[in-house]
Amino acid sequence: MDKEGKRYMVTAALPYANGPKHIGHLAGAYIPADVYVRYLRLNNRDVLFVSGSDEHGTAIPNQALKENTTPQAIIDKYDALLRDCFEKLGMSFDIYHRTSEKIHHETSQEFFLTLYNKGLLTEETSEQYYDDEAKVFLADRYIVGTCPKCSFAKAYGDQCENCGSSLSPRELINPRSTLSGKPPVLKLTKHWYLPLQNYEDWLKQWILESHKNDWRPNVYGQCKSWIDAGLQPRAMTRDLDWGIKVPLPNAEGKVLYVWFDAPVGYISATRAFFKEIEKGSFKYAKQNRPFQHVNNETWRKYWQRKDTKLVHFIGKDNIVFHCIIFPIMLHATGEYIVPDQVPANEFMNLEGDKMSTSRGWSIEMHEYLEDFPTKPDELRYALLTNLPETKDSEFTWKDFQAKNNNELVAIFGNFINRALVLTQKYFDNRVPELGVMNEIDQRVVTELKSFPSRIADAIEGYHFREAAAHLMDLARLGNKYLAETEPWKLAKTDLPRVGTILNLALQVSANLAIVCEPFLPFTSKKLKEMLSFSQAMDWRSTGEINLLKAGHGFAEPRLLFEKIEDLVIENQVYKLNEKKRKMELDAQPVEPSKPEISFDEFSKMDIRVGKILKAERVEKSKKLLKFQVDTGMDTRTVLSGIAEHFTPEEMVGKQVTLLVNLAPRKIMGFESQGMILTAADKDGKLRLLQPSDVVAPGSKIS
RNA sequence: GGCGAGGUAGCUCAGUUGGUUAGAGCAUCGGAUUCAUAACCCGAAGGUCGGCAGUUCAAAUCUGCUCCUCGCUACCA
Repeated sequence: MDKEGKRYMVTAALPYANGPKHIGHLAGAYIPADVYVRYLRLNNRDVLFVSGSDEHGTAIPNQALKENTTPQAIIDKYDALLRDCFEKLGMSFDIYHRTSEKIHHETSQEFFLTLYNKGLLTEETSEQYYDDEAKVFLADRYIVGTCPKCSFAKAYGDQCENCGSSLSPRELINPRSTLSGKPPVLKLTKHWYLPLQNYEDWLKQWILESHKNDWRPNVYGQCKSWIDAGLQPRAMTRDLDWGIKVPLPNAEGKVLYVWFDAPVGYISATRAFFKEIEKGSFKYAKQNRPFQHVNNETWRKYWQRKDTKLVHFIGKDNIVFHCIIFPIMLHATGEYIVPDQVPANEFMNLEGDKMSTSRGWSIEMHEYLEDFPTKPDELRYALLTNLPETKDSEFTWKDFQAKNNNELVAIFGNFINRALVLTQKYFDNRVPELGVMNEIDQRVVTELKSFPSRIADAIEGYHFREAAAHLMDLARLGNKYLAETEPWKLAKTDLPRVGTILNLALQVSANLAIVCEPFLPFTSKKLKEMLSFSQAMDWRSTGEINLLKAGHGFAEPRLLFEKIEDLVIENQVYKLNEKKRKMELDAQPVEPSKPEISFDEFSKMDIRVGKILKAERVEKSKKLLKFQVDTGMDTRTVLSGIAEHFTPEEMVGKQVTLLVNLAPRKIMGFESQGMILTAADKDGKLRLLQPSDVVAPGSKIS
């Protein structure tokens, strides 16, 4: 059950440093985490907020190859980019660390050894491909060969990019190492496994029973699905030269699995934080609040004391690691606490389609910041009010504009501006005296009082969207109050009454300045400056009407937000579409041709035109269609994985190109006697190859 | 196909343990107002809560079946 923690350990997913991260990542983990933490700090709770760049794993060397540079250069580049974006967006990490740091290597190795020394890891030896020349074991991605399914010559060991099949390296025909170009040899290799299945009972108790009611349905459901399916041993090491060395003898060339070391990164970051605090030298840490009596054991309080509440903010793609694997690792040591909450968000779509950096359909954090350098809060707000908390949500530029113009500008900014301009006009920028309050005033005071706890309840229940909505309602309350009392009308006749009204309006403004801090930290700062807030106000001072003393003077009013014009939005939509178009053209260069073959080899293939007589879906298959094809010679059954591109109805009667002498193969219970040829376009869509005019079935192609 | 999550107003989304006329914001329409970035404020209209059946005095909420979307997974000759 959710507990009121004595201290809070809050983590936001470590972003993988192989590229930029988009606003979907922000919405998924970072923004809610930051709101939560800022709120806790305002309440003077003992909270630590960590994240950092995840810099290991095969994808880093891969990206290095792609960019024609070194893995180190890749992580330096993207760490710097991510770090900078988070800073500019106001992510108030106590520390944003890096998993390439020494202390992380040590922590991960210690963690591994703890499990190892307790005999909790099993060793298993299996055959893996090895490059004799480069003297390394090859990750799946580093092996290319001919796809056993579509005969594509440059299929990778994990996947064929031509037909999309997921493969294992052993299935490849004529496998070659991408490092040396030589065929790899099979070699025995040993790895250490964490037997997840041993913890099933514990998981059932911990998640399925004790978190049945307080974890989100999506999180709980995913976990249940994994647990019910039965857990298996999972290798915690890899043969790779990029990563954290396995701290055992005879483990050369072996590193910790990136999903082993990444979550441990939260712990390393915590250690690094207190180390820097202790030394007083800050490389990654920021001192957001004072810490006393720090020593090299302090971090343990945040990870090993039962009265610490551990909360992981992540996207739904990370659920299994944060709810199953990492907790098992923590639990198995017998030393660590496990998460109390994992408020995973779903995905945020963009303008009707799934966000994807690789497909170019995304708004990367740095792209937004380049175009809107003065508007971090505007993005925070637009994302906050549309977080995918219970289901996938959607970001559109039009909605972003509406949230900005109709809410931040028209309600929040406008109310502040009204209160300040009126005060400027009638009271020379000084807070007027609060006189006798009437019924309307009393009602506003009562309402105002209710807001902080409403917002707090929403935040503590991880309903950040609702919390943001309450915030805006507080500004609405202010607008409504001014509309009801109409101080501009009373100015000529009853200035003291105007003073009372504006005093209250200013108190509401001051409350907004504090209460909006978790959501809109830059706005909060600006507003506090405008109101000349001297002392630091915390959450407990909110809900009151004594935040500003009568006579307190403040600066010239400025506008908090500005409208965003249609043209700006149209440009963004245009830019987005252009980026996608460009990516599609760039991303998929035409495949280089396969090795030369002789005429004889070619003539072995018997390719003919056939006519589809019957077409139907294959039961229980999403991709397969089953055809009866007239080949001129006979009528035969052919199966083809094209159901996502063609309907059976439209296929009937069509002429198709058919490889007729391909060895028959049984698929989903039917024997397929041939292969229908298609052309895969850049967008992945398949097209049929057809003669330009109708020809007799069985016509040979040569 | 298996598993998981969703399908609630034109749009984006809330709806706690089943309980009076199903909510919010935006968009639309009408009114009021001019202190304010033509903003604010008030009001109206708008939904047979994906469909069917069942449990119940009572179902958006529970059960079964079914359709659709998304994610993981299998199938891709």
